Amino acid sequence: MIDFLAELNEPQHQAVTHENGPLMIIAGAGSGKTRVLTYRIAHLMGSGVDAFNILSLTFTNKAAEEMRHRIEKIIGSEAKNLWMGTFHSVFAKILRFEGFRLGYTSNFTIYDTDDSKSLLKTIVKEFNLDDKTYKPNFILNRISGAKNNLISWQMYNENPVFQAEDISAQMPEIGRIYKTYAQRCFSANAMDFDDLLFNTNVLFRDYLDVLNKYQHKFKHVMVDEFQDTNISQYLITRKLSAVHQNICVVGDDAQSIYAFRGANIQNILNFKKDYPDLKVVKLEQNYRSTKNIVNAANSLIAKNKAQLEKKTFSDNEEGDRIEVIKAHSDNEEGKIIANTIFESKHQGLRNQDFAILYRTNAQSRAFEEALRKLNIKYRIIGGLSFYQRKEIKDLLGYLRYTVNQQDEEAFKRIINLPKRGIGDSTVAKIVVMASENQKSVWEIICNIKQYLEGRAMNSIETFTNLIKSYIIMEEEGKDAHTIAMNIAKTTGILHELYIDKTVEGVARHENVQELLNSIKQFVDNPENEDKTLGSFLQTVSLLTNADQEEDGDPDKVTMMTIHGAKGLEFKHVFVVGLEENLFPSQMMLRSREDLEEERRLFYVAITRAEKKLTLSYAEQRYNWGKLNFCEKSRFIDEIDPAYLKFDDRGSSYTPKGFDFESFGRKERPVVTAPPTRSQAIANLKPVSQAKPAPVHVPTVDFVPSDTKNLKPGDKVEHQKFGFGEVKKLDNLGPTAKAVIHFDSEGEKTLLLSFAKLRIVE
DNA sequence: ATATGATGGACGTAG
DNA sequence: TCCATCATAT
Repeated sequence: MIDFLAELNEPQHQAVTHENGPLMIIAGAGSGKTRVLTYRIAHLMGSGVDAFNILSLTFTNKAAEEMRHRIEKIIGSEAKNLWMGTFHSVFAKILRFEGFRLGYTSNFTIYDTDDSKSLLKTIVKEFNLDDKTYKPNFILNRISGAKNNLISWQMYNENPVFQAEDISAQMPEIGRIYKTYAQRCFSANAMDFDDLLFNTNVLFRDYLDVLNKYQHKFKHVMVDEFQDTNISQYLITRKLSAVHQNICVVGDDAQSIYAFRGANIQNILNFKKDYPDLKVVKLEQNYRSTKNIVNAANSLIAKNKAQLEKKTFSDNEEGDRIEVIKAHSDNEEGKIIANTIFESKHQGLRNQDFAILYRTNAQSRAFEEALRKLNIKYRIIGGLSFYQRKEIKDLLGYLRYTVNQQDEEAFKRIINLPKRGIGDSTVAKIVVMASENQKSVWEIICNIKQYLEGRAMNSIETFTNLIKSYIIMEEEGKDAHTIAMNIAKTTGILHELYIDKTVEGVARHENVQELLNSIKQFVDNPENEDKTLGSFLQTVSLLTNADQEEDGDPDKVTMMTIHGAKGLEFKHVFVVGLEENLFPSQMMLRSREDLEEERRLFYVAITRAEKKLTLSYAEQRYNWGKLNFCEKSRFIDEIDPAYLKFDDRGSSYTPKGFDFESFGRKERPVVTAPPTRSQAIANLKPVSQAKPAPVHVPTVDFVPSDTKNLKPGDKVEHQKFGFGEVKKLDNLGPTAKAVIHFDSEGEKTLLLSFAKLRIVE
């Protein structure tokens, strides 16, 4: 079984076969890191280490699953017993077992960022502080930063340095907010993302028997993407490996891009100090990219001061030079790149060989539009994920509350959803009652008639009875899917979306169905032993962006932020939006360290490419409806020009394969010099054969028609949206709705009792 | 209690 | 541009 070692180069071989004692693998981009990690685990198991004695921490759950399958192929089904996953998911699992020592039950809730922010908002309101000064985002970052450095609310409030910082930021009350926030989370039996790591540290600090148990369990600890761990994570691994000293960290200081969430590059730079017998292996040969790409990346990263010494090189072919495209506007950048992909498909490349990488999620829009126009399939990783959609969070809110009635964020979300006549004032009264009587909200609403009266009381009883019926199902041991299906039906969530025939309503209904399907899959998956709601929720709340489900068609262009592209590779990569102030991002640039992190981010982007790399920037970009003029990013100039090829197609470029007639319709005006000849030709519209369309002029004295007898096919004029055609009508009567396709605005659903419509002819 | 339209402010990466 | 919040009407 050792024959897989034959394919390895010398340093890879060393890394794989090093069995005992601390090991640091400095793995340059494309150096076969995943293969080394996989083989190393396989090798350890081959030499007699039991799978359940190995802990391997990865950056995404997907990466863990892939690695597990690869090891399974080499070693066999024994690989199922490996402990693998992200820091958050592995230690959430441990806290489910051990958290009772800290006062949590095994089905504690995990608060996501939205829950945390909403809780902070409530606290700011309760303290009567100005919510324009005390922004939840800022406070959360502050608290998160503290937790990642293992600073509890007690320590925070005792330390005058933090107070001073908060006072100079005009927010002296942050310490008090931190305290209340922590206490509220605790009484809600909830942990936020940072608590999962913070509490693991507390657990290992205060319960030596627990620490001891896991120290002996995990004879080997491995950490991937070590450059992106924070202090809290680092200390966990250090404690766990203190007995056996078998810690293996893999990382690349040149790819450290998560300082903003507490990652500490010093972890990797100073690792040697903590482990004097450390063995260091450097993987410097890049098997992924062409010589040109590797050399270009090296010339860029050389500008950074803070780094470990390493020389990455490639023995691959020379490859094309890196193309730099100057586009006129953000939309044109989209067009040019979509068209380049369109044309390259004839050269044997498929959609899945392309990736478009950008600095911020908001930049995806122009590319989506352009790709859609050319019928090129794409997928977007990140952005607003499935689990952040309102309808999904609503149903999940019910699931959460069924599992944990102390979960106040879930309570607030679902108490009046679907609308059951329990308004804000009633909820406020309940919350006051709860704190006055030192009881939980759940205890109050279970006996609501003892505490309050009014017309909402019956609705509240109906609500508690619903929840109680779900709790009973949960206690009877029904699986997650059975309960979720029951909830979706009996609450009326499904029905409400079913009768909503607007475009959005149908999409939401489908989303809820999809959530139910995924719960079904979770329950049916033989690898999941625990099929309870609680188990499902834990899994779901720790999904990473990269864990998004695929719809079965892999042949799609991938679009994502550079952060999301970590660890991935594509034949042809486009790095877009290379404009000063966007990338490097304006607000990042407060110190040299910040600039260096942005530069590493660019380095990561470049090194995703195997064969071809294209960089682009736009001279004009719209931001929140405002036009900005942009300059080329300094990062382009930092690459040795010997590896670059400039292409100033700019606005004179006329891509093939475009339907300009339909493309030009919703296009934004380009504020610039008169169009060039070729552009003017491209923009010419064919002379229409039909009679000229009527012109819509928005007026104040618009006289609407009676729309009682409106029927599909009618042509109408709307005061604001202009001319359109009625597509569909439903719910005749006072709530009658019409789906109308407007010439300039596209499809809209209007409530007929409000819409000001004139029937044309 | 709820539905609608007007207004004003955001500005970023992720578990 | 898009979203959350507020004021107003039902």
